Amino acid sequence: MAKYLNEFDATMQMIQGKWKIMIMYELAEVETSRFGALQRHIQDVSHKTLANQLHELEDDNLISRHDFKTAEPHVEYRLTETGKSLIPILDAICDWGDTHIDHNLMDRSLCDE
Amino acid sequence: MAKYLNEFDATMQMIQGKWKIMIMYELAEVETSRFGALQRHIQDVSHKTLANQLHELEDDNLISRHDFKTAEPHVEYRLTETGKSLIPILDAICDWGDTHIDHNLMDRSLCDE
DNA sequence: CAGTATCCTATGGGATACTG
DNA sequence: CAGTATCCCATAGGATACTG
Repeated sequence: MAKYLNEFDATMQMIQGKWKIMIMYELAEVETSRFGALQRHIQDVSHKTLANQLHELEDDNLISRHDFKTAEPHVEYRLTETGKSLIPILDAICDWGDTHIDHNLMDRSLCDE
Repeated sequence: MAKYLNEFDATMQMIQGKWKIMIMYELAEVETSRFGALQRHIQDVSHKTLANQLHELEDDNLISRHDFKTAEPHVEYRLTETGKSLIPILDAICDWGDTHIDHNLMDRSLCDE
Protein backbone atom coordinates (compact mmCIF):
# COMPACT_ATOMS: atom_id res chain seq x y z
CA MET A 1 0.00 0.00 0.00
CA ALA A 2 0.93 3.65 0.07
CA LYS A 3 2.52 3.24 -3.33
CA TYR A 4 0.89 6.32 -4.74
CA LEU A 5 2.51 8.93 -2.56
CA ASN A 6 3.91 10.71 -5.60
CA GLU A 7 0.42 10.87 -7.03
CA PHE A 8 -0.85 12.14 -3.72
CA ASP A 9 1.73 14.90 -3.66
CA ALA A 10 1.09 15.79 -7.28
CA THR A 11 -2.66 15.95 -6.72
CA MET A 12 -2.21 17.97 -3.55
CA GLN A 13 -0.03 20.42 -5.45
CA MET A 14 -2.92 20.89 -7.83
CA ILE A 15 -5.62 21.55 -5.26
CA GLN A 16 -3.49 23.44 -2.76
CA GLY A 17 -3.68 27.14 -3.25
CA LYS A 18 -5.91 29.38 -1.26
CA TRP A 19 -8.49 30.03 -3.98
CA LYS A 20 -8.21 27.13 -6.39
CA ILE A 21 -11.22 25.22 -5.19
CA MET A 22 -13.34 28.37 -5.30
CA ILE A 23 -12.23 28.98 -8.86
CA MET A 24 -13.06 25.41 -9.81
CA TYR A 25 -16.43 25.40 -8.06
CA GLU A 26 -17.28 28.70 -9.66
CA LEU A 27 -16.43 27.33 -13.10
CA ALA A 28 -18.30 24.12 -12.34
CA GLU A 29 -21.33 26.24 -11.64
CA VAL A 30 -21.25 28.86 -14.37
CA GLU A 31 -19.43 26.77 -17.00
CA THR A 32 -17.45 29.71 -18.31
CA SER A 33 -16.20 32.92 -16.77
CA ARG A 34 -13.76 35.78 -17.22
CA PHE A 35 -10.93 37.20 -15.16
CA GLY A 36 -12.91 40.17 -13.93
CA ALA A 37 -16.00 38.11 -13.19
CA LEU A 38 -13.98 35.61 -11.21
CA GLN A 39 -12.39 38.37 -9.22
CA ARG A 40 -15.80 39.84 -8.44
CA HIS A 41 -17.30 36.51 -7.40
CA ILE A 42 -14.34 35.33 -5.38
CA GLN A 43 -14.19 38.04 -2.77
CA ASP A 44 -10.83 38.92 -1.22
CA VAL A 45 -8.58 37.26 -3.76
CA SER A 46 -5.82 39.61 -4.82
CA HIS A 47 -5.28 40.42 -8.46
CA LYS A 48 -1.87 38.85 -8.62
CA THR A 49 -2.87 35.71 -6.76
CA LEU A 50 -5.90 35.11 -8.97
CA ALA A 51 -3.66 35.40 -12.02
CA ASN A 52 -1.17 32.98 -10.45
CA GLN A 53 -3.71 30.36 -9.53
CA LEU A 54 -5.40 30.55 -12.93
CA HIS A 55 -1.99 29.95 -14.47
CA GLU A 56 -1.29 26.96 -12.28
CA LEU A 57 -4.71 25.45 -12.89
CA GLU A 58 -4.16 25.90 -16.60
CA ASP A 59 -0.67 24.41 -16.44
CA ASP A 60 -2.15 21.44 -14.61
CA ASN A 61 -4.80 21.09 -17.30
CA LEU A 62 -7.64 21.57 -14.83
CA ILE A 63 -9.00 24.64 -16.60
CA SER A 64 -8.63 25.96 -20.12
CA ARG A 65 -8.12 29.51 -21.29
CA HIS A 66 -9.69 30.92 -24.43
CA ASP A 67 -8.42 34.22 -25.73
CA PHE A 68 -10.80 35.84 -28.19
CA LYS A 69 -8.15 38.27 -29.34
CA THR A 70 -10.63 41.01 -30.03
CA ALA A 71 -9.91 44.72 -29.84
CA GLU A 72 -11.44 44.78 -26.39
CA PRO A 73 -9.55 42.04 -24.49
CA HIS A 74 -11.81 39.06 -23.87
CA VAL A 75 -10.62 35.85 -22.24
CA GLU A 76 -12.76 33.01 -20.98
CA TYR A 77 -11.93 30.23 -18.58
CA ARG A 78 -13.67 26.90 -18.14
CA LEU A 79 -13.05 23.50 -16.61
CA THR A 80 -11.38 20.82 -18.67
CA GLU A 81 -12.63 17.24 -18.52
CA THR A 82 -9.76 16.51 -16.16
CA GLY A 83 -10.86 19.41 -14.03
CA LYS A 84 -14.43 18.14 -13.95
CA SER A 85 -13.23 14.72 -12.87
CA LEU A 86 -11.62 16.31 -9.85
CA ILE A 87 -14.85 17.84 -8.55
CA PRO A 88 -16.07 14.62 -6.85
CA ILE A 89 -12.77 14.44 -4.97
CA LEU A 90 -13.21 18.01 -3.79
CA ASP A 91 -16.77 17.19 -2.79
CA ALA A 92 -15.53 14.18 -0.84
CA ILE A 93 -13.06 16.36 1.03
CA CYS A 94 -15.82 18.86 1.85
CA ASP A 95 -18.19 16.10 2.94
CA TRP A 96 -15.61 14.45 5.16
CA GLY A 97 -14.97 17.77 6.88
CA ASP A 98 -18.68 18.33 7.23
CA THR A 99 -19.25 15.04 9.00
CA HIS A 100 -16.03 14.74 10.98
CA ILE A 101 -15.15 18.23 12.08
CA ASP A 102 -16.91 19.79 15.01
CA HIS A 103 -18.40 22.96 13.59
CA ASN A 104 -18.08 24.75 16.90
CA LEU A 105 -14.44 23.90 17.11
CA MET A 106 -13.52 24.63 13.54
CA ASP A 107 -11.02 27.17 14.75
CA ARG A 108 -8.18 26.45 12.38
CA SER A 109 -10.18 27.73 9.42
CA LEU A 110 -12.20 30.86 8.93
CA CYS A 111 -15.39 29.27 10.02
CA ASP A 112 -18.20 31.65 9.42
CA GLU A 113 -18.95 34.68 7.38
CA MET B 1 -23.33 23.88 -3.99
CA ALA B 2 -19.94 24.88 -2.73
CA LYS B 3 -21.42 25.45 0.68
CA TYR B 4 -18.71 23.44 2.41
CA LEU B 5 -15.71 25.55 1.59
CA ASN B 6 -14.94 26.01 5.25
CA GLU B 7 -14.96 22.27 5.66
CA PHE B 8 -12.74 21.95 2.63
CA ASP B 9 -10.23 24.37 4.08
CA ALA B 10 -10.35 22.72 7.47
CA THR B 11 -9.81 19.28 5.96
CA MET B 12 -7.02 20.57 3.76
CA GLN B 13 -5.34 22.07 6.80
CA MET B 14 -5.38 18.61 8.32
CA ILE B 15 -3.86 16.73 5.41
CA GLN B 16 -1.48 19.43 4.26
CA GLY B 17 1.96 19.02 5.71
CA LYS B 18 4.81 17.38 3.93
CA TRP B 19 4.81 14.13 5.91
CA LYS B 20 1.33 13.80 7.33
CA ILE B 21 0.03 11.32 4.84
CA MET B 22 3.12 9.17 5.27
CA ILE B 23 2.63 9.20 9.02
CA MET B 24 -1.00 8.24 8.63
CA TYR B 25 -0.33 5.52 6.08
CA GLU B 26 2.43 4.16 8.27
CA LEU B 27 0.10 4.03 11.26
CA ALA B 28 -2.67 2.53 9.13
CA GLU B 29 -0.25 -0.23 8.25
CA VAL B 30 1.49 -0.99 11.54
CA GLU B 31 -1.38 0.07 13.84
CA THR B 32 0.96 1.52 16.44
CA SER B 33 4.40 3.09 16.32
CA ARG B 34 6.83 5.23 18.26
CA PHE B 35 8.62 8.48 17.53
CA GLY B 36 11.94 6.85 16.74
CA ALA B 37 10.36 4.15 14.59
CA LEU B 38 8.41 6.71 12.60
CA GLN B 39 11.53 8.73 12.02
CA ARG B 40 13.36 5.65 10.79
CA HIS B 41 10.57 4.57 8.44
CA ILE B 42 9.84 8.02 7.08
CA GLN B 43 13.15 8.82 5.53
CA ASP B 44 14.25 12.44 5.31
CA VAL B 45 11.80 13.93 7.77
CA SER B 46 13.56 16.24 10.17
CA HIS B 47 13.28 15.71 13.89
CA LYS B 48 11.52 18.99 14.53
CA THR B 49 9.11 18.61 11.64
CA LEU B 50 8.11 15.10 12.65
CA ALA B 51 7.38 16.39 16.15
CA ASN B 52 5.37 19.28 14.73
CA GLN B 53 3.28 17.16 12.40
CA LEU B 54 2.58 14.58 15.09
CA HIS B 55 1.37 17.42 17.29
CA GLU B 56 -0.90 18.79 14.62
CA LEU B 57 -2.33 15.38 13.79
CA GLU B 58 -2.97 14.84 17.47
CA ASP B 59 -4.57 18.28 17.87
CA ASP B 60 -6.80 17.45 14.92
CA ASN B 61 -7.74 14.14 16.55
CA LEU B 62 -6.42 12.10 13.64
CA ILE B 63 -3.90 10.23 15.76
CA SER B 64 -3.67 9.55 19.46
CA ARG B 65 -0.63 9.64 21.71
CA HIS B 66 -0.09 7.20 24.56
CA ASP B 67 2.64 7.98 27.05
CA PHE B 68 3.60 4.96 29.12
CA LYS B 69 5.44 7.13 31.62
CA THR B 70 8.05 4.49 32.36
CA ALA B 71 11.60 5.17 33.46
CA GLU B 72 12.74 4.66 29.87
CA PRO B 73 10.55 7.07 27.86
CA HIS B 74 7.99 5.15 25.82
CA VAL B 75 5.32 6.83 23.72
CA GLU B 76 3.07 5.19 21.16
CA TYR B 77 1.05 6.74 18.37
CA ARG B 78 -1.91 5.26 16.54
CA LEU B 79 -4.76 6.37 14.31
CA THR B 80 -8.01 7.45 15.91
CA GLU B 81 -11.32 6.37 14.40
CA THR B 82 -11.53 9.81 12.83
CA GLY B 83 -8.07 9.27 11.41
CA LYS B 84 -9.06 5.92 9.98
CA SER B 85 -12.10 7.45 8.35
CA LEU B 86 -9.82 9.81 6.47
CA ILE B 87 -7.81 7.05 4.82
CA PRO B 88 -10.34 6.44 2.00
CA ILE B 89 -10.17 10.13 1.14
CA LEU B 90 -6.40 9.96 0.95
CA ASP B 91 -6.69 6.84 -1.20
CA ALA B 92 -9.13 8.65 -3.48
CA ILE B 93 -6.65 11.50 -3.90
CA CYS B 94 -3.87 9.03 -4.71
CA ASP B 95 -6.06 7.13 -7.15
CA TRP B 96 -7.19 10.27 -8.93
CA GLY B 97 -3.57 11.29 -9.39
CA ASP B 98 -2.71 7.82 -10.60
CA THR B 99 -5.35 7.87 -13.32
CA HIS B 100 -5.27 11.53 -14.32
CA ILE B 101 -1.66 12.61 -14.10
CA ASP B 102 0.77 11.73 -16.81
CA HIS B 103 3.49 9.80 -15.03
CA ASN B 104 6.14 10.98 -17.46
CA LEU B 105 5.18 14.57 -16.91
CA MET B 106 4.81 14.41 -13.16
CA ASP B 107 7.44 17.06 -12.84
CA ARG B 108 5.93 19.14 -10.06
CA SER B 109 6.43 16.33 -7.55
CA LEU B 110 9.43 14.17 -6.80
CA CYS B 111 8.33 11.42 -9.06
CA ASP B 112 10.63 8.50 -8.69
CA GLU B 113 12.99 7.11 -6.16
C1' DC C 1 -10.21 44.12 -19.60
C1' DA C 2 -6.48 41.07 -18.69
C1' DG C 3 -2.74 40.76 -17.37
C1' DT C 4 2.85 41.43 -15.48
C1' DA C 5 6.31 43.30 -12.16
C1' DT C 6 7.98 44.68 -7.61
C1' DC C 7 8.04 44.69 -2.82
C1' DC C 8 6.77 42.84 1.53
C1' DT C 9 5.37 39.54 5.24
C1' DA C 10 3.91 35.17 7.32
C1' DT C 11 4.48 30.41 7.44
C1' DG C 12 6.49 25.72 6.73
C1' DG C 13 10.11 23.09 7.17
C1' DG C 14 15.37 21.85 7.57
C1' DA C 15 19.70 21.70 10.66
C1' DT C 16 21.31 21.57 14.90
C1' DA C 17 21.84 21.73 19.89
C1' DC C 18 19.88 21.11 24.37
C1' DT C 19 16.73 18.61 28.18
C1' DG C 20 14.47 15.04 31.19
C1' DC D 1 14.02 7.73 23.83
C1' DA D 2 11.09 11.65 23.12
C1' DG D 3 10.93 15.63 22.88
C1' DT D 4 11.78 21.48 22.92
C1' DA D 5 14.34 25.67 21.37
C1' DT D 6 16.89 28.51 18.04
C1' DC D 7 18.31 29.93 13.71
C1' DC D 8 17.77 30.07 8.82
C1' DC D 9 15.76 29.85 4.19
C1' DA D 10 12.26 29.13 0.46
C1' DT D 11 7.72 29.77 -0.91
C1' DA D 12 2.72 31.56 -0.93
C1' DG D 13 0.16 35.24 -1.09
C1' DG D 14 -1.25 40.40 -0.30
C1' DA D 15 -0.77 45.47 -1.90
C1' DT D 16 0.17 48.19 -5.36
C1' DA D 17 1.68 50.15 -9.73
C1' DC D 18 2.39 49.61 -14.60
C1' DT D 19 1.24 47.79 -19.69
C1' DG D 20 -1.24 46.63 -24.11
